[in-house]
Amino acid sequence: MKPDSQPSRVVPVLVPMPAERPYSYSVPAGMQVGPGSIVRVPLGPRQVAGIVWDGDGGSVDPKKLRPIEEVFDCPRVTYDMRRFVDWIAEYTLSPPGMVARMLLRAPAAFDPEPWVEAIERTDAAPDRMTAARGRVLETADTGLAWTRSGLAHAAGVSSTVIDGLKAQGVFRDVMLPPRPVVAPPDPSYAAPQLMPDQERAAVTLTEKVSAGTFSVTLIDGVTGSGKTEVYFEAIAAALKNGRQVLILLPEIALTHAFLERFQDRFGAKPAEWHSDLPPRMREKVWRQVAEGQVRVVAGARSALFLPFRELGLVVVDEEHDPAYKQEDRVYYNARDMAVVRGHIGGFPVVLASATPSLESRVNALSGRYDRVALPARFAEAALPDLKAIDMRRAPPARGGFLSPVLLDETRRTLERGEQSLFFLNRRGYAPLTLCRVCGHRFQCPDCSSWLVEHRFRGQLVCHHCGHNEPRPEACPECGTLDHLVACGPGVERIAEEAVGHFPEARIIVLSSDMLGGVRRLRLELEAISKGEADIVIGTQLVAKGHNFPNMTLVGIVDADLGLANGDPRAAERTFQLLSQVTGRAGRTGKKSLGLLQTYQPEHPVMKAIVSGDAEAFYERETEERQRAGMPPFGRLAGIIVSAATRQEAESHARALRRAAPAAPDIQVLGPAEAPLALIGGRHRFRLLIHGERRSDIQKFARTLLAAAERPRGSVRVQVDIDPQSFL
DNA sequence: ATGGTCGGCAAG
DNA sequence: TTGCCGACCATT
Repeated sequence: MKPDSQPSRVVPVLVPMPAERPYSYSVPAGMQVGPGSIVRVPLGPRQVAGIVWDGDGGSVDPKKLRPIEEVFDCPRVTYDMRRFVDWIAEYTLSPPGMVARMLLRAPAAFDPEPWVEAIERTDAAPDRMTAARGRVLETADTGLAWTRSGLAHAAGVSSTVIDGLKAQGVFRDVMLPPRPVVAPPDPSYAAPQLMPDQERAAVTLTEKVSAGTFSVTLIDGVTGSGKTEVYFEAIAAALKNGRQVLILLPEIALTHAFLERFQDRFGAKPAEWHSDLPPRMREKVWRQVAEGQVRVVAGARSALFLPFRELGLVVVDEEHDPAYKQEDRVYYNARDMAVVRGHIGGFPVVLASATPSLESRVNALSGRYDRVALPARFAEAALPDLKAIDMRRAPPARGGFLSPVLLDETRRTLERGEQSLFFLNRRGYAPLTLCRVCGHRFQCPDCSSWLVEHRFRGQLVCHHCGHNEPRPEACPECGTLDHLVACGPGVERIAEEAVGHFPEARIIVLSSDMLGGVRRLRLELEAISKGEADIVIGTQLVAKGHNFPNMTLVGIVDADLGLANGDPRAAERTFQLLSQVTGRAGRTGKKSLGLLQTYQPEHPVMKAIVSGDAEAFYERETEERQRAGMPPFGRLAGIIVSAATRQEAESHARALRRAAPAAPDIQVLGPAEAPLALIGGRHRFRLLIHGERRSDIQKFARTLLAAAERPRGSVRVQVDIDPQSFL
């Protein structure tokens, strides 16, 4: 008899809470569990789903042991996936249970999907024919089995007609297996005509897929060079080899347009995975991925934690996108974790971007990654003509922000019946409000950054923490009425200015805080594509995914925005963002124009954008970073403790210093302080400890965490990801 | 007295 | 992370 079947076996179970190690549970006699089994266990007063982990049950007070309640009828979490969880926990200094939690996010999926009640035709004929019955029978013959209401609907009759026929034995009940969420993709559905460069790139990738070993390849090609078609070929190869495929996209790029494009190539859509997938669908997708029915998933970063059983390729599109960084609970960069997943699973990973991150480019140049470049000569005609507007020479009218040069071009574009885009990466009306009498500036009480006026909502809003208050009439400091002034532009204010210049034009403002949420946004985007707007004024979110076929002018309202915030990645980020936004124009081959309003036309970023010479920019930026020891070369890794308020952050800093007097500098960083952006985009107060090497930081972090009691509550401890040496 | 909110704590 | 408990405060 194997030890497995002894009556009171004890196994480790990873439960979804911040415990450092798996908990031990006893296995009731006769219960079949092994590493990877998903089980229901009692945890304190509640029942949770956990994963049976590797190793033995450890030593716990036998009196504490409680039995596993149930083993779900569900494929086991694979060995690779378990190693992946352990690896991420170790690397990010997160409790493994919290990593496991990311994988257990679809509770209802642990039970098999129920079969569907349906009816099918028998040989019997109805006693008498009616028009309605005729339609039902005719419709029914076009398929094998139907749901009662589905058939009624398709035949255009009430479901009582069906009931009548069923009573006569014309239909009988059957149970159908659950419907697949998507049809299987066909790798040879519509093999594309590739240009020679694309062909070469595609061959390189498909060879890597066929080799079936770990590799990382960066596909680097300007907007419109056909990267997507190329990696689709890699996907086709993986599918032919019987492997599943994951395409990671920044959430916002997961558009209808992308899914359609996939469908055009493979004859079916990929399964989608993102945060606002309806719960029902979430569960179906999770289950069908686990069972191998779903072959391709296009998903946001959390899709990395889907229980693939035969994953053979991960594609990370727009690999440079900062949205790949998860910044709560477990901090990770999905791009890097995708590489780790490939390493563990022994399969290729493809990183794609028109504007690669510096670290991926460095990894490619150093030979750690492979690189495939698409020079995209054939698409050059479609690239917009790009010019910088020197705002010192062509300043806007007093009180305005749009240069006459941009306004002129807009007028011309309107006259041609084409669309213009004004891009400004700032929500709201004005980023700062002050009192003209006493100079009072409106600040967030919680995080001391300026409050942004949202005129449409009549509020002052903190963009860091979400604090908001109604916009007062009088200054809270000196009490003077009607002397508050808005300083600087946001998209709402640009819209106001545009309306003043072009009262006849149809103007749409797009920003993430738009009333009506994602649905409304989707509708607006569609309306724009259909030509129902003349001028679009938008933030970040116009940069991604969507194609506006008639958009021939892109005006960057403030190209310098984001350059001066002290972030070591500022130039890189600005370059990436501006490339993407200007790439929105000219997708149709029509002559198009991109204008950058800037006060520093000599800045390397502006020069790179205008000349199209990305390589020179990257080279320069790389050298500069290396010289300064900035990421991805130097002092990047650190422990971060983030807190909601400054006081809180300060008190944690004191506690940590007390606990570990040998600690290197612990800085408290607020929203305004520069190096924050090293870690990510969403600013809260953080404590940062710099180090030269990740491993040192990690070792130090452990000592610190052991010495101090682990900060609780609103506080998180994490190590940022050193983008170079994580394997 | 009653009810609501909040901080601390334990969970196998 | 979640749920529970006891402490504390404010109101019925």
